[in-house]
Amino acid sequence: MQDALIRKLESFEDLTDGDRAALRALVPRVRQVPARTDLIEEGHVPERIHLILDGYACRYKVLPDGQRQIMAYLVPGDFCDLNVFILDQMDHAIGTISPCQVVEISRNAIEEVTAHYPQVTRALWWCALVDEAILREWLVNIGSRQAHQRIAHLFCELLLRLEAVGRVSDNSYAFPFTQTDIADTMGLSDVHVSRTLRELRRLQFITLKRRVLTILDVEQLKAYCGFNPNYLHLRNTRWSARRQVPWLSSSHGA
Amino acid sequence: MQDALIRKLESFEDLTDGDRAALRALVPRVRQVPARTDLIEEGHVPERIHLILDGYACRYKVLPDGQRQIMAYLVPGDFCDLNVFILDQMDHAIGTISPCQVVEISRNAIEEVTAHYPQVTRALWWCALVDEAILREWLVNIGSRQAHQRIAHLFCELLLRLEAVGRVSDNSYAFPFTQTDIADTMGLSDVHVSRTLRELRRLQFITLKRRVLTILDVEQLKAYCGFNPNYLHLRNTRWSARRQVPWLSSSHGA
DNA sequence: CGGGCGCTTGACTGCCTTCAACCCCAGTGG
DNA sequence: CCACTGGGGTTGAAGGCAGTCAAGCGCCCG
Repeated sequence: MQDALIRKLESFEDLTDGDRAALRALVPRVRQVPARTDLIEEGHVPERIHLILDGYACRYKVLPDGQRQIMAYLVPGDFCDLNVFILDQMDHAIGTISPCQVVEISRNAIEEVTAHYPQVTRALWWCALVDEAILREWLVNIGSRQAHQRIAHLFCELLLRLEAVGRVSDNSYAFPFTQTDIADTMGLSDVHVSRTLRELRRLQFITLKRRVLTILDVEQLKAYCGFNPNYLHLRNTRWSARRQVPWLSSSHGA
Repeated sequence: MQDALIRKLESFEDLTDGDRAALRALVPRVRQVPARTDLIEEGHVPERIHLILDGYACRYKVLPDGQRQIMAYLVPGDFCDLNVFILDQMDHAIGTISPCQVVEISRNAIEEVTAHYPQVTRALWWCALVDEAILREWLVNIGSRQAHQRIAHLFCELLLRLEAVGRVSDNSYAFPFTQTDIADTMGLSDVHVSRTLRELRRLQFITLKRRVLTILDVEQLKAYCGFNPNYLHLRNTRWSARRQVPWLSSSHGA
């Protein structure tokens, strides 16, 4: 259960037993945080690095007019603020969606590990780069896709990210987000999210009951929203990323 | 002219003469790239790191239906692919907007410098984190603001970023982007961009002639789109970021 | 001088928002 | 046991912001 981070890093590269032991030693005490609670506020200067062990959280900003924009979902194995070492203060807030298990890791502990385990350093850097790649894909999502595809794309992404940390079974995963959360993520109104979900259910793509999301036909849903997993840079999706190159130049065929 | 990178890094922290000399030594040969040319293609594995010395470029993806989404503007002093060290392949492309001076720096050269100049290492890391912060703000921009404010916000951001590398005079800067570029950036149609720009001109916020943008009243434009520069993490904007905290809790006043 | 690209304008359409009412259900307290 | 309450979700009607289509203009450049 606590090995979400290790599982995630191993979806990038192999770790030695020593690497794994070093990562486990990072976790001194686990803090239980209730749902709908800020872990870090905008303008704050965090002293320690926060890591989600279990539960869901999100990055968000609130505009002067009260509008909230969610910019990232944080799932088990995700860091909240690896940037602590450099930046002066948080330019956004982080809040929990569901109850979360969170650990706080001191700068020193991280520096200690990275100094002795280069594989781990690479893997942490990989985390930061994948976070950025996800951000870019979200920009594409909001900027270029319609509401239906936008939400379908989110469901596909969460499926893969949660699979990488062992939180998926039978194409189902916990989905504690409200429709208002989705709306604030996708730049839509909650009313429209409701209608869109109804449509996705009607098309037999998903079921969403009691905060559990089930994707009924993964390949069909991916095709529906044009999902290309290459931006997640997972080992087991690299081949499929290459396989998908042809459809970029599909006009050549036939 | 070639010191865009150094000027930019110094907007984050002071560099010693040694730091500056090491950075200048990084630049072996400058390549001139015409406008509207790909520097790096999606799926490619770049061997060297690309740095923009002069001109404008952008990160973008093209969806299967031909829709292009621009995810970042690269201005003098910006790196294209600091991630070379980690990721397997590019998940997006980078193309020039205007003619560009570009240098390619080998992995070894960067590793050499970062090994000996810790300040430089910090500064490069800062670059990566600011790029990510800009991406988050763009997500807010597309997700939460209307067309007018979106475009105004872009103009404000470019003003500050270009100021940091000495490319602004009298609140004017080079603006080689077409309206179609802006449209693909903002998730709008080019027709609507045209109408929006007309409105921004009518409101006396900007003039845009012969590819030169002039902001007529910076403070008014910032207020119009709710621009908060804290996400750029520039030294000389930190105070103003703190000054702006009050409007987050403006409901307390009066 | 022709051609093409970038830009503009008008008319029409449509995706999505807003407003408002209502339902369902879990938690709470009398 | 049941009334109360509030958050989350659903539905309908009306309207607006922005997209699409199409035509035309101005200008650079071969």
